Parts: sequence; C-alpha cells; structure tokens
Amino acid sequence: MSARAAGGGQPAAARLTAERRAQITEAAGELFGRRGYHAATMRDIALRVGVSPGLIYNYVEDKEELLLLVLDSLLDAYASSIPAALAGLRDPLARFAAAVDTYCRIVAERPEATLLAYQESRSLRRSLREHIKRREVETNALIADCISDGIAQGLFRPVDAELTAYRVVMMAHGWALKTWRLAGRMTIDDYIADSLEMLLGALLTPLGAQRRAEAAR
Amino acid sequence: MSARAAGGGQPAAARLTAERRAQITEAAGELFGRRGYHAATMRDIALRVGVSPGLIYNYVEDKEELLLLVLDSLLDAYASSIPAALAGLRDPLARFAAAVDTYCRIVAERPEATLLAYQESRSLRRSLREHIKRREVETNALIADCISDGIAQGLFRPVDAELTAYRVVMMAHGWALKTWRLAGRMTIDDYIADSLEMLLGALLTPLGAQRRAEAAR
Amino acid sequence: MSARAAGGGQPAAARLTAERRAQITEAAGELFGRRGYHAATMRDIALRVGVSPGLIYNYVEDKEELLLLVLDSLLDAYASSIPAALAGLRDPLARFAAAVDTYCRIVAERPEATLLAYQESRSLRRSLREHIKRREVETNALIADCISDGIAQGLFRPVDAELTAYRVVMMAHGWALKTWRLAGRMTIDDYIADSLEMLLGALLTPLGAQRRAEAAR
Amino acid sequence: MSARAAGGGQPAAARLTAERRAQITEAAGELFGRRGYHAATMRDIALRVGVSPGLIYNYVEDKEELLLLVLDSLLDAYASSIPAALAGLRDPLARFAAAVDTYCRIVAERPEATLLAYQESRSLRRSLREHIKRREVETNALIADCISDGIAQGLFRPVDAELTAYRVVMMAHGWALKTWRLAGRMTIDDYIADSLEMLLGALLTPLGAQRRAEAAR
DNA sequence: TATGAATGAGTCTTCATTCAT
DNA sequence: GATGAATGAAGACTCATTCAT
Repeated sequence: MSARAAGGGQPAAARLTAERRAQITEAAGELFGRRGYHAATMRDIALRVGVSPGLIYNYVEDKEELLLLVLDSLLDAYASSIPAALAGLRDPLARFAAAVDTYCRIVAERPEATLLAYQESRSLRRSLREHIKRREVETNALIADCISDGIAQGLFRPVDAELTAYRVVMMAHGWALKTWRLAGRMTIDDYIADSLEMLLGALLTPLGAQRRAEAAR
Repeated sequence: MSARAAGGGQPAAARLTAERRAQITEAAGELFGRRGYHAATMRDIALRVGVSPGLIYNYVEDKEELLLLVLDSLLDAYASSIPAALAGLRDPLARFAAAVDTYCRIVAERPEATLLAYQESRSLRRSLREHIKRREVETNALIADCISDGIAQGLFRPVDAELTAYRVVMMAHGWALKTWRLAGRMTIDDYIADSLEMLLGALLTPLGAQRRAEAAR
Repeated sequence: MSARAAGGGQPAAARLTAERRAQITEAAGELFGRRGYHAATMRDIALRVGVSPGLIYNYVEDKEELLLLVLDSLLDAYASSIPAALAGLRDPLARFAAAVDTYCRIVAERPEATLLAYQESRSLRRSLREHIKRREVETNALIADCISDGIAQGLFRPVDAELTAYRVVMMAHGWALKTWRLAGRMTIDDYIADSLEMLLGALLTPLGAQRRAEAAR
Repeated sequence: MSARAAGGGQPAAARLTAERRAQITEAAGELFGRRGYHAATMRDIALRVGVSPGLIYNYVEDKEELLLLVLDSLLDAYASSIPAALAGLRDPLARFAAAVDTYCRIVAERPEATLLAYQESRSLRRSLREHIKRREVETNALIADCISDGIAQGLFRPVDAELTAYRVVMMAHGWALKTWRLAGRMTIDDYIADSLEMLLGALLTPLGAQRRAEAAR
C-alpha cells in the first residue's frame, strides 16, 4: 500500500505524485476492466498513461497493489457519494432509497470494476484482501445504518440490518453481472425502481407503507 | 470442442474416455474454483488427476476448453436437475418454488463454479463463449416458463417472464458471490426462503396470494 | 536399419512385413515431402497408413529410420531404373543421354523427396547418414561409368568423370529445387534437352560431336 | 516484421537496436545453418549472443521472423555485392562473368544459409515466404539484366534471359548443395571457371566468342 | 500383431520486475 | 524522476516413444 516516491517534503511534489498515481490507477482500472487483470499487462498500462513501464514501479509496489488501488477507487466512490446523497435527508425511507439509488448508479457507471472485485480479489495477497473486505464492510454499514434507522422508527420490519444491506448490495451488483444481458431491455432507472419495490415490499411495516404512500402523493 | 481420444469405437472405450474427461473436468473445476483460472496450471490439474500433463490434451484441446467443460458441467446440473424437480408438479406456484429452490441449491453446492462463470467467461474465445451464453439462456428459459405458466393462470402479475427469470438467477448467484460473507449467518435454506418471499411478494396476484395461503395450510 | 518384426520364419510373413514397411515408408515419404520432416508427426503417418502409431515401431526403430527408409527408396529408384535404361545400349553417347534422362525424370517424379535429402540429411545420426552417402556415391558411379566409357572411346574429353557426374546430378537436382519456379515455363523434357545440350557442349570431343551429329540424322 | 524495441527515437538508440538485431540474426544464422532451423533452440541462440532468451523477442516477433531475417541477410549480400561488382564494367561479357562470379562466391561463403533457404522456406508463414520469393526474383533480375544486355549487343544467343538466370543460380547453388562432396576436390575458383565455361559455351554467339577470345589475350 | 492411452522431456513464448543510465 | 533494455522464471502445449492389454 506504500509507494516509493510517495510524498517527499514539498506538498507540490506530493500533489504531483498523487496525480500520477491517479492516472496510473485510472488506466489500470480501464484495462483491467476491459481485458481482465491477467490479460492486461503492465506494459499496456504504461503505454496508456504515456509512460515507461519502469515508472509505474515508482508509484506502486506491485501489479497486485495496482489492482488494490483500482478496487479501492471504487470503494472511494461509495464512501464519498453515499454520504453526500444522504446529507440533507432526515426521513429513513428517503435515506434508504437514496442509498440504494446511489449505490446502484455507481455500480452502473463502472460495472467492470464491480466485476473485477469478484474476479480478482483472489489474486490479492491476504493483507490487501483484508483491506478491501474491511472497506466493503464499511460501505455496507452506510446502508445498514439507514435500515436500522427505519427499524428504529417503526417503518421497517425488525430484520437483520446488516444482512439486508447485503441483499441490497447483491441486487446492485446484479446489474453489473448481467449488464450485457439486461442493458438492452431495461434502463438502470427501471432496475433501481424495480429493485426498490421488491426491497420495500419485503421491508416496510404497515406504518412504513402508509408513510411511503403519503410521500408519493 | 473435440479431443483426440474422444469416443473411440467400442462403447467400453467411450465410457472410459468419458470417465477420464469427467475426472479431468472435476479436477479443473476444483482448481479453477480455488485458485482462479489463470493461477491454476495444467500441471497442477494433471497432478491432481494423477496423470501426466500431456494426457490432458488427449481429452481437451486447450486450457480454454477445459474451462468450457467446467462451466458446462454447471449448466448440465441446471439442465438436468430443474426439469427433474419440476417433474411431478402441476401447480405453477409449486413449480416456480421448486425451480428457484433447485437453482439456488445448485449454486450453493458449487459456488466457485458460479463465480468462475463471471470471472473467466472473458477468457473464452468467442465461439466457446457463445456456447455458454446459449446454454445460460436455455437454463433461464426453464425458470421463465414457470413464470409464464403462473401468469397464464392468473397467479402471477403480467410481468416480463424472461426479465423476471433473470432476477431469480441474480438472486441465486448472489449467494455464490457473497458466500464467504453470508455463510456463517444464514443457511442456504434461509436464503432460499427469504428470496422466494421477496420474489413472490413482487409477483403474486391476489388470487395467487390466496392460492399460496391455501397451499400453506 | 533393422526392424523388430522383420522376417520371422515364414516367407509369407516376411512378405507381409515388407509390404507393411513399404506402406509406411510411402506414407512417410508423402508427408515428409509435403510438410517437412519435423512437421510431419508419427501420428499423421500412422493415420495415413490406417494404423496405430505404436505399430510403426514394430517396423521401424525410429522416426529417423523412417526418414532413412524414405531417402533410401529414392536411391532405390535410381539404382534400379538407371541400369534398366542402359540395358540395351552400347553407344556411350546414348548411354550417357539415357542416364541423364532417367536421373532427371526420377527427380521430377518426386521432387520433394530430392529436397528432403538436402533438408533433413542432417537429422540423421551419423551412421544412417553414412549409409545414404554411400548409396549416393553408388548412384553417382552409374553416371560416372558412362562418362568414363565415353572418354575411353574418345568421344568425351578427358575430364574427371566423377566430378562431371556430380555436375549432372546437380543439374538434375536443380529441377527439384526450382520446380515451383520453373514448372510453369518449361517442361521437364525441355529441361532435360537443355541440360544435355550444355553438358555435351562441354564434354564432347570433335569425334564425339561428329558421332552425335550422325546419330541425330 | 517489426519488434518492440525497434528503432526508438534517438538515432543512437536506433543504431544499438540495429546492432543487437544483427548480432541475433548472425547467431541464428550460424545455429540454423549448423543444426537446422528446428533443432536450433531460441535458448541456444540467446546463449550464443550472450543474452537472455526473453530479449530476443524484443527484436524479433517470432522464431519464424528470425529465420526470415537470416534468409534476408543472404539476399542482402546479393543485392549489395552484385551491383558493386558490376559498377565499373561496361562490357556485357565482363558484367555477366562478374555477376556469376559474385553470386557463386556469396553462396560459397555461407553455404549453410543457401541450404537453409531450401530447407526451411516452408516453415515460414505465407506472408514471409512471399517476401523472400519477391527478393529472390529481384536478385535474379540482376543476372537476367546482364544476359539481356549481352543479347542486345549480339554477344549472347537470344535465349530467355530469366530462365537462363535461373540456370546460373542453380549452378551456384549446386556448390552449396554439394560442398561437402566437392570441397576437397575442387576450389570454388575452379567451380566458377568451369561453370562459366559451360554457361558461355551454351550462350555465346560467334561474335560473342570472338570478343571473348580477344578479351582473354 | 496391433492398439492407443499414457508419458514427460523439451520448446517457444510471455511478462512482471529490475537497474544502469 | 524517468527510461526501456534486459532478465529469467514459469506456463501452455507438442510429440516421439512406450507398454499393458
């Protein structure tokens, strides 16, 4: 997770370093997504960044670490976008809906990255894999919290919040997995609406249902 | 898709050939599942079968074809088990439930194989990939048919049967994808029951719901 | 040069053995000629004979020996056809012409075999290579003798007969080497006539030339 | 026909690249010539250059391309040496003799390379093979032109120049093919003189013969 | 005699990674 | 920081050859 050239003394240099690393990560994400982790070569990635293969190793220890960076960048998206989407919202129903919506849209934006997580997590050494898992759990908690709130307010049935959050995640990932099959027949908006319908159908208490009906008016 | 030693003249020889191929496929499935397609070497597979590396190429043209065989064996399971499970059943509700149940259990039995399909389909040449896709669609149709029946009898709402079948498949695959996370907290039976609940909650007409309640008595 | 199954007790069996070996040699010649010694596999050869790969090893020790057999079969052709062509002829000029003609036609009949000799002699172990060389020299002698006769009778200039025989052989082989280039523009008959013209132009004494002119009448 | 490291940006780098490639080609030529294309391994070649096997693939795409490079280098020798030899000469007779002489000497310098062309052209993919053929034809034209000149000036009989050029080439190649047999008995000078004698004997018009006699004085 | 499944050494080739410049 | 030539370990695959049946 470290990098040789990482942040020396000057903040300017540190920023440049971060930029380079971001460039590399993006290129890697693109190529890993398109060709798969194994098929994408370091040389390809360097070429795409417009840099020599050797340089990548100034910013990354390993091809594995590059994979980590890519997966991390996806988790970053969740970690920043979901809280942002929830920011103004008080109502647990609205919060839950927003969380689901945001999660699904992030998946839909980079379906290959989501796939990559399933495909190649195994390729990571244990330590890196643990890191990813930890962050996934954190992301999950963002959703689980919305559910817990709903339960606390009597809008959701008293389900296992964490488990239900996994349900949400699975549904969202379902889009990535079957994108090639679904993309023609259904928009991501349809998919989200539909998924939410199912989830709420299973979750809402009568009170919750009533509240929802009012909100829809 | 053929191989040198494939089905000689005598049926006895053919059987032996089929057995060997099955052995190899199984070993490959195991190793691909455990280490990933790229990380598993032909040598490893041969070793596990207790055979020399060269021999594998008497039964398989390619490492790729071996992957195909593994993926195919999973699809075989669907193609044979689901119809078997539906065999005695008339009631669309029961049929649907049986299909979902069977599908999920097959996934749960070999979750790595399901993962493999997502992971490495890309590694297949187009022709083989098409083969897999075709068979996936066939499998899907088994479920879609149950749904269509239910719709025809007024038990299910008039949804797009095919799309809904994908929903089912995604849910089932969800178990495979998150096994490592769910397995401790939830049995596959719980998962199936829960999934069915959600699906039926979204699908059943009032008539269907009533019928279901009666059946549950 | 030996073979395991070679000539047991019964002459009938021996004949069958010889036939099999001839079949195998022919198939090998065909395939070596078409694809090259290395590219042609024992399996291919067996397939073409309609026999299992293992069987070949009852008649031949080695792939190398098979090559030897093929090369030998070409030398057999020279060894039997040239003497046959010379049989009735007394006149050294006619004998020389017949030898050249026959040699060239054998080359033209199986140009790939001639090429093979150049291509793959190197692949033979020393002992087998020596065998081939010895037989080549014998063949050469058939031509050299004609030349010596001509010299003895004052028809040819007193050249080095053996060396001149090589010249003849080279010219004949030239057809095999460049067959793909010449075949369209020139028949083998033209080639022979032309070659003979050159050779005789260089060889004939005035007496020889006169004798030739008379014979042409 | 390209290679990764081929001609970088700076001319200095380009020169180094060209040198490396030349080294590799030379080593390959040597080993292909000695052991044959198939028997010579990439590892052997690398070893001989004093380099790791992987490096070769920075300069060459394929073992096949390496063969092409070797064959090409022989054709380069013709393409540069023959015109150089003809440079100062006006007289068609002298030009023809010089062309034949040069061609033969190039063959004699690297007989294995000439053999290689016959042996392994087949191993080349069609596109590379075409390339070689094209260059062979060009080389041939160098000789054919001399012949045409001679005809135009009435020194040679009106033969088919191209065909006759093939004759010359065959004769020259004859030396390579039979080196092992002829080398002890005859020098290349003898061989050339002798060959020229035969060729001119067949080609010269009376005028040409007279001119030749004058020149010899 | 004949089979053909099985062997296993050996090949080409790829590619992450290093390091002198 | 940046380059890119060089490394070398490793993998898929082939095929002559063997041997139990």
